[in-house]
Amino acid sequence: LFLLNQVIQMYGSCGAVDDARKVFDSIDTPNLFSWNIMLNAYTRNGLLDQAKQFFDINPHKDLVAWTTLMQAYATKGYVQEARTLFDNMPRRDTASWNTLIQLYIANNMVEEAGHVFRSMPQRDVVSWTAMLSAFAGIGHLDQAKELFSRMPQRNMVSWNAMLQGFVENGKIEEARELFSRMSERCVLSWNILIQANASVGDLEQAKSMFDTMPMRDAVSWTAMVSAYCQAGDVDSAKALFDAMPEESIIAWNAMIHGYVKAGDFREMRLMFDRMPQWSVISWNALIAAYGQIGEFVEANSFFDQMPAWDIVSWNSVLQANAISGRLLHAHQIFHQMPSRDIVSWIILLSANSQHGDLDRARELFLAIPEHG
RNA sequence: ACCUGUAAUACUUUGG
Repeated sequence: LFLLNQVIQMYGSCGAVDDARKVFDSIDTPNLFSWNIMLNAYTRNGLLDQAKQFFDINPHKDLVAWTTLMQAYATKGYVQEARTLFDNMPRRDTASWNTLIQLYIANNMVEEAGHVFRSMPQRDVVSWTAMLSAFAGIGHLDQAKELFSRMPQRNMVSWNAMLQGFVENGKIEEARELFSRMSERCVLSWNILIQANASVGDLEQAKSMFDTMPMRDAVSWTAMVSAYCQAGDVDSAKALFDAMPEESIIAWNAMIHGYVKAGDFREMRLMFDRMPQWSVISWNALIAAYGQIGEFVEANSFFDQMPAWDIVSWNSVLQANAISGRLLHAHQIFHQMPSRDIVSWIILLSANSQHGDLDRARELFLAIPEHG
């Protein structure tokens, strides 16, 4: 049964939910773990409805199952539903409370998260670290630092979170200093520092860390490839890309963007056509590339060809048309979009003001929703 | 003792 549970978990983590379910169904008497692992297979793959149904037929419904389902709602932005689940849980442990904190953090309600943090019965290293990164994430680095120094215990994740906090607030020196004070480091710590050096254009330092780090994973490789691309050195990027031990779709996407930045659309297209598979990001990059140079026909055509869209795909095709002055079509796209975010509004707004329709621009400005 | 839930890193869109 252990082994079968592991198999379910394996299928679930590679997205093969149906196979996971087949294995689950083949078990005569699934245990608590089987139920929870299967539930997790649904939630990790974003299948909220199936997760909910599966939860409902679960005879155990233990603490872990409740928390797993709650987390699924949290990641999808269903704050109220997640909160209701939390309130209805028969029992709660620190992990459930931490999930509640994370619910608010993930939905831009850091204040509320802080309130939960202060009022929860027990705080562990996860609670502290979650709050630390939340504060860093909204630019409150002082509070993040204070939490880091006040927390009763720190583990590797806490150190990495603090490192990342410095990096995303542009405090590279402080990140380097903290890194040098770490008594032990993991791949992630190194990866964060590669990214830190790349973000200030210090490619030499980034590469030297990449070369000397004790162990590299896929993120190390793609971070370095992407660093070269962002610096415009697409040849070094390609050399590193070709040397990668395993291929990664993220590295492919980075290379596509690298060629676009370098203005080499021919190589970009070769890359795109040669990719073993495409993610939504690959398509988005392509649309944005053609939009940038005013080739809205190409952009529109790729948009129509892609199998699934996210908000960025819509914004990219919107931008492609807006930037070419096709205001009418841009408005059509804007209204067709399944949802709009602040980026969509800004694209349409600036298109209207740049092409002289100031009244329209003012109307749009006034129509922007206050939140979200 | 060993299988499940919560915190940390890489790729795409606008402005800053």
